[in-house]
Amino acid sequence: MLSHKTKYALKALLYLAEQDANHISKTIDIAETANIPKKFLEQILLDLKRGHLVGSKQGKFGGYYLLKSGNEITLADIHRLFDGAIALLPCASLNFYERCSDCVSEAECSLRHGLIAIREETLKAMQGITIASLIKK
Amino acid sequence: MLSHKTKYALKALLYLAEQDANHISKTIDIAETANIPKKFLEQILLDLKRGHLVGSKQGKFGGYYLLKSGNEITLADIHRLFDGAIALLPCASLNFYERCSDCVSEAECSLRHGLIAIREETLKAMQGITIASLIKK
DNA sequence: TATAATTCTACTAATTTTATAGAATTAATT
DNA sequence: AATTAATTCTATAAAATTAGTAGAATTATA
Repeated sequence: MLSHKTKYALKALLYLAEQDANHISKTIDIAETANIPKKFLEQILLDLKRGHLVGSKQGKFGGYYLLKSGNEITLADIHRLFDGAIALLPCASLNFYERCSDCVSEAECSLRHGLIAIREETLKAMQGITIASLIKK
Repeated sequence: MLSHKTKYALKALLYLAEQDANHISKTIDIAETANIPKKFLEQILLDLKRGHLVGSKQGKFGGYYLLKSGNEITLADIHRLFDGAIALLPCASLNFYERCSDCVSEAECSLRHGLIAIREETLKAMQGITIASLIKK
């Protein structure tokens, strides 16, 4: 499941992608049209900024805008930025690898092998979904 | 990500599937070989029982055994039993459908359509992984 | 200088997850 | 009948994560 944070991030990115080029969107406008608590959205937009997906302009008439084009931003990127690993267990993850504390022998763990296969499938699927692909539907 | 509960459930099922037919396994034996907190495992086995995946025998020399064969138990089944929906949002779920509280128009939600596609992919993958398929690796 | 936006840090509240405790029940053996 | 050893049940507690809020500081425009 996606956290609310990830869902809100996706909705915010979709909002930004739907604006005219060079348009700068205010947090309050995104919050109101996408139905996201404003203060919560502020944090999310900051995270997106730290992730180099959006840029911002401060001060009066400031706001946020996309740094990348919609087809360069995949569901996998956003998931990793907010919810972390795509894999079902850390031991099967590419970017968030961690050994299980209860693991007896990772090499022989039959569960892990299956979960690596799953991760490969879902990663491929999630990389196929972009902000742009979601809009043109 | 799978919760510990789901991971433990899978490990317990793998343990049971590796036993001889008609063998009855004690909780303590599963807990020790699979490195699962015993009291936690008790609850998990009860849940598996309520899900009709395992049977139990009470009293001395009692314990647990599989009710279904290993290739009838899929990763999708266990995920749904313990972690719920396969889909990334409730509004894209088959078995755990729920409308998003922040949803403006579900029919026009571009996010939802993409997540339904993802769910179809991951569900297919997760149904391909069975307890039996994990063992014969 | 006034205004209106982002930025930053800290905190709080709610929820979910991960267990743990202990008594009750059941059944086989002695 | 008593003992032993297992599951079953209900309740609770501790820890971690998620979701959301508050308010002051900063920045830039007019």
